[in-house]
Amino acid sequence: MTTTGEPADGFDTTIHAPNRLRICALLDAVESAEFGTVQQQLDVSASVLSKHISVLMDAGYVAQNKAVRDTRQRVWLHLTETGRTAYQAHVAALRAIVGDPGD
Amino acid sequence: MTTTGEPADGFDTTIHAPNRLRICALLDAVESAEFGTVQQQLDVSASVLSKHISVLMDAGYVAQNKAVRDTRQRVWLHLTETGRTAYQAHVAALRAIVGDPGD
DNA sequence: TCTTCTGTTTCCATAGTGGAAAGTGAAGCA
DNA sequence: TGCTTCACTTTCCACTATGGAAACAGAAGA
Repeated sequence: MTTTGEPADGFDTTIHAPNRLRICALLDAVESAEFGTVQQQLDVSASVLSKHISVLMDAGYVAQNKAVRDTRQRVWLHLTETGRTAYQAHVAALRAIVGDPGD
Repeated sequence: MTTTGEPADGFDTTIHAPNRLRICALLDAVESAEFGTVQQQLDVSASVLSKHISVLMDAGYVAQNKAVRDTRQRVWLHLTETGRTAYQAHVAALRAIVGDPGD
């Protein structure tokens, strides 16, 4: 039995938190994004973003890799396969709750 | 200036909390619902539901009225106009974040 | 009056969230 | 080689949120 602490319907509280939902949505739309870019889009402090990323990484939803741009190392973020699946399941759960358009 | 504490895009943390989102979604779909019915659908304790309803009432999103059914008084819940508007705006904000179907 | 039903409120423990500031590691520069 | 800057990361702290359990309250019956 895999205990995730989440109901079986795909609703995922780890993803549901407002900022993390935005992070996942953002990352779902691209292959990867720079930490700084994500920070700008969310308009949050680096510490807050870093902590949310930690949570998502602990859940196995996000992974990082570092690459140099403009002489400086930067963190690139991307959803893992698990993360993408969980995110899409969560969105499906949200749609199930609020009703799809056309309902 | 009306300070709601929410960003202007319709995203509403009062509504976003998982159980409250479910409550609002449920109430948005009907004219009104009995406390007990909502409790069953959400599968939460009466105290937890009562507290969430309090929060929604404090926000002006939900109102109650009492009516007798089967000899007992029961609480009926419904979204206020403000509540319905806020809920629909929140759903729109969610769609803006996760992307509408067909994007 | 005593009990039951239907919520409501209180008490409590725990987790989530963010801001600020300190810390870390890699570069760049004198 | 030291010093500084940049790009995060971690820690510290305060506050809010959430839920379970139990006490409480009002209406209706026995």
